[in-house]
Amino acid sequence: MAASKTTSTGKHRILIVDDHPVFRHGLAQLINQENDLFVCGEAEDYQSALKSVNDLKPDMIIVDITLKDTSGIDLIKEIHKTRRDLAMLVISMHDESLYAERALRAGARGYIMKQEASESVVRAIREVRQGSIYTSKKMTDQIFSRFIEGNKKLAESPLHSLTDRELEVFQLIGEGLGISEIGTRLHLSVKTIGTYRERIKEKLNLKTSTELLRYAINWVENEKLSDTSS
Amino acid sequence: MAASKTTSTGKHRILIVDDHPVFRHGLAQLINQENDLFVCGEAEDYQSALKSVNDLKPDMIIVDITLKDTSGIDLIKEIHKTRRDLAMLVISMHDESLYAERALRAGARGYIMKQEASESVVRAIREVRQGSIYTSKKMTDQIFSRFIEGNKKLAESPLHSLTDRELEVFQLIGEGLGISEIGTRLHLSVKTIGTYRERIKEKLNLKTSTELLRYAINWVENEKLSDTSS
DNA sequence: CTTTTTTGTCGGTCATCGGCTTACTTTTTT
DNA sequence: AAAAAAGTAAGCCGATGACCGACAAAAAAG
Repeated sequence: MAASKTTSTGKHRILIVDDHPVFRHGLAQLINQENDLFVCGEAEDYQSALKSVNDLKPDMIIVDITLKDTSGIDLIKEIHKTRRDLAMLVISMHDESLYAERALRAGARGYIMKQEASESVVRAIREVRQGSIYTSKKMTDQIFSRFIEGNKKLAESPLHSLTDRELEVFQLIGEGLGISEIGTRLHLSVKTIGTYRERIKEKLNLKTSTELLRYAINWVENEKLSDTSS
Repeated sequence: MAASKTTSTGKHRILIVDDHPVFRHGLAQLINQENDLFVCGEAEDYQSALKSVNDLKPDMIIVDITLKDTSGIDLIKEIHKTRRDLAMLVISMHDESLYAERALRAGARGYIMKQEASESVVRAIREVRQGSIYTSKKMTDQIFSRFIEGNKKLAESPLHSLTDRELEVFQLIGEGLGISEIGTRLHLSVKTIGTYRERIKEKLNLKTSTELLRYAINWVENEKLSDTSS
């Protein structure tokens, strides 16, 4: 066995954290069908998840990012503090473009959507199990191109690449201001703001302005405190 | 598994419509475990769902309200036109208060959330099978009290005032789709989407489209939380 | 079983915006 | 001093936004 932690059965022990019982059941079924994987437990909220991690000592944990009480991201962060080696795979119904990066930064090693076929889910589990990072092709490309563009580390927020003005505009966009309002606010031409927006889009690898708006709004809502600019 | 032919086993034939393979698997498993129920087919989008209804002639259909392409509500409406007798149960991850009523009006006979325990799901299936209407206690109470009081102004989220179509558009806006993309998705003219957006803006008391976009994006982010305004 | 209201569906117009490109000053960096 | 990056802005053209009206079908009211 090339596995890290050998259990009595020799199987890879997996803990499922998701607040949808039927989904948990389906996932467990899927996993237990494999002869080297084994679901050692299930949890449906933050607290019981932490407890299960301690009690059951799983080799891997699969977690949904939208739990009942807290965000799965918080759970991942918390677990990552103490168990930096524990492999975590996020399985979510949300569009990855907004959450995958955060999940990875929080400590997860993979992100897959619930829409994916069962086989893909199993493949993701295996990838993560072996220490690889798993994300969809789209996400992978996005992250790579950003990585190549500069000497930025994955751990850094992409916002670090923005210039002062760009960041300023980014924040105002996130506050919901229209482009002309921003122009007025900063005493700049509308065209200038347009240029900044274009550059921001390029730096963050976002295709459309709406995507940028989503990204910005999201950032303003959640990460203002933790995700600093330089 | 078993070939889905006309099983004259006398079991209740159920069609599952959901765009999450793993969830479908779990639900099917759950249903087939019962000795009087039987999953005769699965579908993951509007078109194949309609096709399956015609081909497989199920006795009941369980449908998620958020499919890939269209809203499950539309699907229910469509099926209800031709098969008024077909029992339909909605199983959704969304907050029922916003969707349950719409689903029932559209022709469904039950609404249950994915958060519910497996046993509850089975119970709901049986209820609906026997001709009863199934909703959670909370929903039932809400509907009753509204029925008794006559008026329907009960500290509702302003989103309740949106029509089905409007809500659909609202959600897609919140997912970051552009107005033409929405048009394509719903097979409607761009102008129609524009009209809906205007009406939504009016109902939610929003002045600009950017405000609406912001509102919608934020709402989509916290699907399960209740919102308040005005 | 009509009448009225709501919902769903489009079209037109005009000003603005979005996406893409080019360009010219200041600062920084090298 | 030369080169690179940052700040500023204009032009073009197709797409979008805002506001208008319109009409058939469905639902509610009477």
